[in-house]
Amino acid sequence: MVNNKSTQLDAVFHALADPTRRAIIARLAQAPCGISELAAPFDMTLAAISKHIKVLEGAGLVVRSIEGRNHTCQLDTGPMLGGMEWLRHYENFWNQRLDALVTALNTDDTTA
Amino acid sequence: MVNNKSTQLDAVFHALADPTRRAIIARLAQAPCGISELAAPFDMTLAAISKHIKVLEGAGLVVRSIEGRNHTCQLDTGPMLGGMEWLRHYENFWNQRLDALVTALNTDDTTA
DNA sequence: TTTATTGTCAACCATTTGGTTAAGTATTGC
DNA sequence: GCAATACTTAACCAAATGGTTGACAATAAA
Repeated sequence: MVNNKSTQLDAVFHALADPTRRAIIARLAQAPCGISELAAPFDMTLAAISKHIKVLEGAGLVVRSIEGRNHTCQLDTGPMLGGMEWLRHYENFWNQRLDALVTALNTDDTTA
Repeated sequence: MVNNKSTQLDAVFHALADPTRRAIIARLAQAPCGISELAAPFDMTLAAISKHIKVLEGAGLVVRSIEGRNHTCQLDTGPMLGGMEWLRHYENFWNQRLDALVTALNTDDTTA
């Protein structure tokens, strides 16, 4: 059962280890969005974005709802809308605090 | 300059996306440690652990100090010993909060 | 000086990743 | 019915990952 948690963490961190996917998350943090609209900013095929979204789905970070031919992605589903703000907090946390951490460690590294 | 931050984030998340490396971090959070001692719990060659440690070093999460033939790894360097506790906080954060998030999203997924 | 210990490095291997193109599936609109 | 729209899927590809083995380097101990 530790294994279960572990593999989910693997999936989450792996999902976050790609700048395109982090950008998708950042985009979805503002509002739910269709696939094509999500893909628009990227110099990449729709198929590639489709794959990225599946990775995010696999990690549980993105949920898809299908209406007709339109797939809408959001960072969580209806019953958990409150969690979205929470995720944005983490996104800030990751981008700012972690960056500060890494910078500090690197600076320290040059000092040694 | 966003790119710089981005690639460092890539490195950090990628480093964390492997259970062996997370275990190494958890181990180092308790105390600095030599490579062999670090490798002991794992059913893996020393060379493999050596590679993992280099990944952690590349992400700035682990710093190595060499004394004779012994390489000692720690989660940060001397001038930043205070940061170690900080890192452990993040480790707890990641393992518990993120796991809760993922679990919640997955539960929600089955509900939809 | 010889031997054991600590660890790296290089070469190799199978698998995964991240991208492409091309074709296919639904749905929508004319 | 036919064409456009919104996506997925499959097949492929180069590069990265995560592991192995085996040879090497450097230090410590005998």
